[in-house]
Amino acid sequence: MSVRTRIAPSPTGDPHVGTAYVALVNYLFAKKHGGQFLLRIEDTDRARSTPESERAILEALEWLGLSWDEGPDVGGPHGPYRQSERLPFYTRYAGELLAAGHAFKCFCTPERLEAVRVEQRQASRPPGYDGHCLTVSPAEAAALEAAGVSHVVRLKVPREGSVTIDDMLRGPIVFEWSTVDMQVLVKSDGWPTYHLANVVDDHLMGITHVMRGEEWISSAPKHALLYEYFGWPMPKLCHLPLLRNADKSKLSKRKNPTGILFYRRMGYLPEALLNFLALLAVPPIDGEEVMDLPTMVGAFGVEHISLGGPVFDTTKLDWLNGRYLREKLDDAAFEARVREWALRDGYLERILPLARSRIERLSDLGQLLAHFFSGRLDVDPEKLREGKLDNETLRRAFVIAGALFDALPEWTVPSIEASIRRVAEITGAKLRDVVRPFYVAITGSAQSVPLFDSMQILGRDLVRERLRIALERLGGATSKEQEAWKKGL
RNA sequence: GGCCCUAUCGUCUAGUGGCCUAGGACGCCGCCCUCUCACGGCGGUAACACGGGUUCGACUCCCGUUGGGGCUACCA
Repeated sequence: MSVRTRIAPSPTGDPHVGTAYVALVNYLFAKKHGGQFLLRIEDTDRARSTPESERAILEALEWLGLSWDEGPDVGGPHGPYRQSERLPFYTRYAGELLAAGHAFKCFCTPERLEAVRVEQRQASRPPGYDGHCLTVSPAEAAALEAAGVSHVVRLKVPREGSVTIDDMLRGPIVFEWSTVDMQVLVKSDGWPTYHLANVVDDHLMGITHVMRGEEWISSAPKHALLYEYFGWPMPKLCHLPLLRNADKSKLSKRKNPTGILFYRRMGYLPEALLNFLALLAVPPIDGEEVMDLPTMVGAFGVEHISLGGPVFDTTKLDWLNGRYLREKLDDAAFEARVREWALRDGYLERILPLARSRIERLSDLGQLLAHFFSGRLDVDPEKLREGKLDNETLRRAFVIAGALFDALPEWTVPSIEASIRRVAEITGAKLRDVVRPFYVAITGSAQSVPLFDSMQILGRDLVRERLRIALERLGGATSKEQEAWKKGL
């Protein structure tokens, strides 16, 4: 049977470099063994999934050059490849589980579940569902449903004994069943959770090797149980170490730019970023760290992946990117790349209208638009303080704005404007006074092209990064301050 | 708190019992090249978390401690 791997991102935000890393490993493994690599969109969270995010994910992976053999855009023999289009499968298999007595309907309220959790925690017992609805008879269940009481479907988990998970990198991992929760498989809205959808789809799509982030280790027993209940062969499992912040915590956008597209906006070449990620899984041949995709496929081996979570430190990426720029491109190719970077998707057409009324000579454009062609800005803290806000209010404003921006479902000019107006409200300052330091932080100057449009065009990631730098220049904010300032947002 | 994963220079790593007085790369420092700056060349700085075992011999195997991380949702 041929090797089949997949990357299964959830379209709930900006495509993450961690996704790129996991995708790369899955890609390399599949290609190394002459198999297929698929892309599946896991959008069973109907509230948070967005089409924009899905589009961005495809664009980001395409940009990196990781092409998939089957996926929502290219189709394939095991489609559809978008979970929101596969509901009948999940309903059917959940029904099978229910009929066989491997799952049960649960009518508990969130309040009751929360109370159980609190109690378990206090008693130092493993948290999890207490089995309350296990004893509900079919007749009772039918009555409750008829009365319109909403329910979920939970997985029945043995209360005794243990299970051994075999990880390709870590060997056997033993779990006591008593520590495994009776997970929800079908939510009250009728949609499956990750656990059910993932197992059903991996089986139906013929996935042979599941390579995913380390964060999934603790749910592996539930998945193993599902495969057993269904009588399906279990794919090989391989849990990859998580990319980390400098402080070793799981890579997060609060501490680091994490968006793949941010790195494109910053002017990294896709092959350099890919190469940088590959260094975590492919040993350099004869000490040469610059590798193209085919070379990576040849040299790749899961046994080369170090289990210690690597810090995503882009210093080396800078060096690698420099080498690609000066060694791998001739003058014509370099020029083409610059053009592509600077002018893609009608970039000029979007920014020129902002500048037109503000210039007298075309040569004024250079200064006025420089920040659209820059990455991080070296802002002068004195310029940030020139307005009417004191240092504390400034820092508060940046922190609050950052939190509001992160919470926006859509990155549009009106939503950005609303956020900034909100900051003015909260800090009790005039909008014009609040806006000024943002001009400095984002565009580098208090006299510039319109702020909200600039932010929208630059993208959320780069805006977050420039705000982060500005905040740092003002002395930063302790986590306590941040917590206090964000309270009640 | 509970369960699980993990531990070599600041960072990414090589190392699978003797080849290790631990190798490479990035960063940093110094020197050279040079109209500046880069690039490039040369050199330097710097690590096996700790404690027990196993063994003739442990960076490598086992146990413990400590540190780090993940999970602990009707999110994935």
